[in-house]
Amino acid sequence: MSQVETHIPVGVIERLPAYLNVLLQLQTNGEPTVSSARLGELARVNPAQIRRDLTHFGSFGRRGIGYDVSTLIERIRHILGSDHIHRLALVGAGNLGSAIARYDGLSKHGFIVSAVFDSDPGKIGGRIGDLAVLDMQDLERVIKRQGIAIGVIAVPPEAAQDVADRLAAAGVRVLLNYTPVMVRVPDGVTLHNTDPVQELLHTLYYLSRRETVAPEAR
Amino acid sequence: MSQVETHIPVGVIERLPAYLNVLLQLQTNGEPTVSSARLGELARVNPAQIRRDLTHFGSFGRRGIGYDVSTLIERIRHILGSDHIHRLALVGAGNLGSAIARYDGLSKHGFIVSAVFDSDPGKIGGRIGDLAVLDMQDLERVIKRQGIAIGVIAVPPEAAQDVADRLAAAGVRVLLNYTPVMVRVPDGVTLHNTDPVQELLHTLYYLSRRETVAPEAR
DNA sequence: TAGATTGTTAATCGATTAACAATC
DNA sequence: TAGATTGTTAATCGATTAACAATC
Repeated sequence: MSQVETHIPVGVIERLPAYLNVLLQLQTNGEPTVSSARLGELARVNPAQIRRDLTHFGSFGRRGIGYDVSTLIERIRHILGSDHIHRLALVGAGNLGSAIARYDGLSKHGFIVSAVFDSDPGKIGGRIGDLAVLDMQDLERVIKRQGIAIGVIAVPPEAAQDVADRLAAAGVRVLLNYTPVMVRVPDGVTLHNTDPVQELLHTLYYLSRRETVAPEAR
Repeated sequence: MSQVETHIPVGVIERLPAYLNVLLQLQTNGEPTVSSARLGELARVNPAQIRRDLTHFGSFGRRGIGYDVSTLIERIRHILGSDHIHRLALVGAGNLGSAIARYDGLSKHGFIVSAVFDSDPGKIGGRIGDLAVLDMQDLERVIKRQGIAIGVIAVPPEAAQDVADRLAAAGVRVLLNYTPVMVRVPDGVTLHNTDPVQELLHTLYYLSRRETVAPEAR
């Protein structure tokens, strides 16, 4: 019965943001409740799996009725930790960095780009939106002062490992790496790699094989 | 024995680009061969799994020796289909679109951004790198004429489904969706979603839980 | 030959799904 | 009460890993 477990499968955690995403849409549409069947249809996940996933954290539904949309949103936000604000440090003020800094989807989930760094003197002192681009030299100081726990690496590949090292040393606990480099991080730091090209490559496989139906992404 | 199978697990396909990535680094370093043990260390994958993965496509190694780096690169490229050139259509010439269009990691794997579209009259006719930004109205015509099979959606969320529909109708077979919207695509079209915020959200989970070691991403 | 390392089988492990009693 | 839908068990399915004979 609804006891919170210690170890939760990674797959479960990866699906929660997808559920949240769909739930937020339902909330916008003014739907008060949702069944696992409907939620599964929208998120393209088996309904049984949704129910199973949720039981890892408790029991949030009502038999015969379904799930209260707002309550489930709150619960998932609480589980993920997106029920409070998180400051982000963005390293690299190039095209990608700018795109991330300006992306307004972040604020909806409590993410605030709190500092942007670059090592290019031509960029330092400039602005991205209403943030000043700071000198890489100040990285450790600013991150510690602001208590930033999340770092985004959007620099050229050759600088990636060094940036990762410095972010981790400065106390950042979660790293999002947008370079193709397999950076090493110390224990206790969570690394997530997002290389658009690697994603293109694996998708490419299905291009030459007509029979295969698209395996759906998270 | 080394017979090519019909169905290959998705996980296998997702790991191939990671192997390729490491192999290319090894090649740059001038290493002629690599063992599954070393490859596994670099790609953070169990060596047995690498060998198992590869047997889905044949047997490419030499017992006692390991894998010839160049040969394995060729093989994986052939499997993925990245041994020839692929033209990309990029829809959305905003920050993200610009970042993708200018990303030089694409060409290394044979990807060429062949056309950029936007619906904003202020952007149409402008340039991103050496590409002219085209009017969305010309999307179908240009894609058909150029035989483009891959589309990248980098538009505001509200336009995502419409863009996906039009790309698919124009004959695009692989879609990379950078919006948080769960777009629907017809059978035979492979969809890959990459929402940076969803990735941040799931990574966030590990931020509040000190014990957990980072589960490695592809 | 001895040492290394693959290809492949078999064992393990974990995740997904179907089924259904509980209950709204 | 009848219908709907959850929470949860048990069955299935598939993926990972260990082990080892084959072989370079």
